[in-house]
Amino acid sequence: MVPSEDSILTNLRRGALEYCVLASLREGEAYGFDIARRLVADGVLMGGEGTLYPLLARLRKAGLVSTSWQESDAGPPRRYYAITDDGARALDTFRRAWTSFRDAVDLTLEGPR
Amino acid sequence: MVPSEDSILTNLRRGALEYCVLASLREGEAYGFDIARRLVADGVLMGGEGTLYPLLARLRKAGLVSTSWQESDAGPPRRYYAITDDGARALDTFRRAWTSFRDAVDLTLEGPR
DNA sequence: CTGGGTACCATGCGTCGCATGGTAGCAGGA
DNA sequence: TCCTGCTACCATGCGACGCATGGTACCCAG
Repeated sequence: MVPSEDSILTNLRRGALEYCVLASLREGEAYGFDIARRLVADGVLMGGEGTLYPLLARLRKAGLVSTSWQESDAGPPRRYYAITDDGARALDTFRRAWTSFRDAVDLTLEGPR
Repeated sequence: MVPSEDSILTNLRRGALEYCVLASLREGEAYGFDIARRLVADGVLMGGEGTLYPLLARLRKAGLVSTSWQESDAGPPRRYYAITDDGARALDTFRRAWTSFRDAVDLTLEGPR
């Protein structure tokens, strides 16, 4: 009856995960498998690869990231992702929405005492 | 191309809204229309009634709230919702998931500088 | 030449917020 | 009386997104 912490996290990720990936690209371009390793590692933001590639495809279609193929020393070629100007603007918009949402949830959880 | 702040909020609400309603019931039982007024008022946590009643039905089916009909002085009878012990436990679980998720997002957004 | 690691992608499912619209009781004014 | 409007509840269908699953292809070690 009472949901597990994992299923709760699954729902919370909705809509935020996308922008966390965008934010992680501010430091410079990266390729999918590497992003997956980083975000899966903390166990909170992402569950597995199956989530990442459709997400990156959406970002690309929306023009929020640009991509380029690069050869790899070991293994198949990699598709590198870089944030675009539109992506940076979207990230700013998200940051505003996130802070107000986060504060509203925190306030509701703490209660008016 | 760049999504609106509203559509971002719509996705963020996923999974959190449910527990915000639960949290608002800690102060005592309440009926649907009143909960809706409160949560719609701040414009961040909920969009409209259409969201609330299916949500309350889910909470009831999951046993996280109990309900009772009470007559009203003015207007139709009201269905009052009260949080159950299972509901309180679920709320605790959510609070743990939320804080770790919130911190992970905040960290990603701020970046490692 | 075969196993395992790297790297990418497609498909289908379930859930949940939301838009929309509908039912019903009561009050007050024309 | 009738009718407009508020209160209060509920059902239905859609769309988006995270995820599970599985598949392809490249390269190196043994």
